[in-house]
Amino acid sequence: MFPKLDPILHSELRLAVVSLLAGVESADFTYIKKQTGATAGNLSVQIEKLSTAGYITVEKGFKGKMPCTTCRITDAGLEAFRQYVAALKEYIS
Amino acid sequence: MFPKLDPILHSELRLAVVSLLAGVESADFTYIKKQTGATAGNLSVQIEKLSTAGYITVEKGFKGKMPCTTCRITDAGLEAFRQYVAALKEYIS
DNA sequence: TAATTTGGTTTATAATATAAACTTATTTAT
DNA sequence: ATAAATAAGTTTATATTATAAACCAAATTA
Repeated sequence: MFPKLDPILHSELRLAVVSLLAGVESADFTYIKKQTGATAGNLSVQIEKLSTAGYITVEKGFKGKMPCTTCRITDAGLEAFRQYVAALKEYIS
Repeated sequence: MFPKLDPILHSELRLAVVSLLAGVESADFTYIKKQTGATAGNLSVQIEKLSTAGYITVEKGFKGKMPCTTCRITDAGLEAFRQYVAALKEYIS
């Protein structure tokens, strides 16, 4: 009746990050930070978790001389997000 | 952009309980336990939290000689649920 | 060259979720 | 009548999480 909710996605900040990444080709750390209003520390930890789960890829490079971390959602991440949304609908409808 | 999600409701089991109660006049502990598949301990704790938050009322009585705990959603609980669902939609749409 | 800002990471702490253990009373079996 | 099993929970302990605070290195500005 109430399907299990993926604990990786059932987190306010991680859900926001994945939701954001689902709509764009890629986004860098600073942009995600601004859009979500998260602190850098929290965001760093949650991005690491999403990456470990295989839901996003993280690429460290430079924009000019400044370090720049670029995130992208993976196919697995998109699929997990899709399933999470479907499961959630059982709860809220 | 990403509204804050009510932490009382952003919990798998509490959300299931409130979702269930939103659709019925009342439900007792045992019934909720069966429908959600939760352990009694976990359910007891989460029901207490929902009650403390004013989202549900808890009435202890007897059904025959057996103790029976009956739960009901409050107006505040319904409103919080409604708002939570609205906020969530910003994340998943 | 000193102070500040940028772009993060690591570490510590507080809150949460969850299950395991326990309690009290009832019902069923012997 | 008494022992064992079940019902209906609660309390307590533990493991996981979320979050912020502290930190670091490099670049920019004063």
